[in-house]
Amino acid sequence: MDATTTVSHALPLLDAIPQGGPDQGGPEACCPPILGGVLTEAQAQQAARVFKALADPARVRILSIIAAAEAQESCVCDFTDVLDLAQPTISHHLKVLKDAGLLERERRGSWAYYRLRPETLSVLSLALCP
Amino acid sequence: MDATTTVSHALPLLDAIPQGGPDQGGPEACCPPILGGVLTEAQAQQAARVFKALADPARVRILSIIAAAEAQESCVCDFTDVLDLAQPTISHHLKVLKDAGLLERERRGSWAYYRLRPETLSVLSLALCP
DNA sequence: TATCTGTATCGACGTGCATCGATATGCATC
DNA sequence: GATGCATATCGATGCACGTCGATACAGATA
Repeated sequence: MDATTTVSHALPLLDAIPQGGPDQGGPEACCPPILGGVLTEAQAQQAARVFKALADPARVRILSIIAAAEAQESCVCDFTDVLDLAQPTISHHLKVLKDAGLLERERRGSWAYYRLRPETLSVLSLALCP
Repeated sequence: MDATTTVSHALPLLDAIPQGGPDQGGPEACCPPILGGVLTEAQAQQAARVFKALADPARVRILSIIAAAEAQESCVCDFTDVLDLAQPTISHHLKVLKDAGLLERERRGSWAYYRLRPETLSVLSLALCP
């Protein structure tokens, strides 16, 4: 909803965290964000928002299911079998993951296919590198 | 509480996630866990437990404060100034982080010093590597 | 247009969690 | 032992969130 910066394709974490200012520059710099300096309240809030999306077993499994799919994508019906949750609940979890920038959605016909967003996962991964 | 395996120094995530079975073996293997296969319910629960510990702005800031400290450790009083939360609340957050395996505690006199546990952070970081 | 299927939204319910004041514990000093 | 300080635990409160049934929406087919 809020376009704080000009970049950030619905990737709040990217501008939430000081992950590579002009003083960084290294292409393979491994340890930018959370452990790279005291975060402000706002930065911590946006980082926590992404982690909150991961803070549910169903959502973690959803990510693993997509990653394990050979086409790197899954439709909603693929989750209902494994997760034994009601369809509205799964749809809710998918929305949470999408809003956090962890998933992207593509409609093909009546089906909705979800894919991982590797950029967000990379940022998160780097954010925790000690 | 539950000693599921014989290893795991209070690091639930380590045995929560299939992060390097005998078929892995690479010393710099980058992408083992969450995105390396469909997680079971139990694995997802333990992974989500660690992410839940990170799903609060105050706790994220606590980690960043410790990481930014020159001695790589901070006592409780260091947080009370920055976070403007009551002391019991901060103590609660520290307990959550410690129980998740993200922090370790050492008492020196009347003070309690908290340090990061890089092992857990590494496992988490690798767990998200796409 | 009517109908069917897959997916998303709505509204409500119950649980979990962040927060804080009051209080307890641990440690040092007197 | 008594006092003082730093930290941890307890109990209560208010809000956020996971869950699901009912329902709405979107796309395909006839």
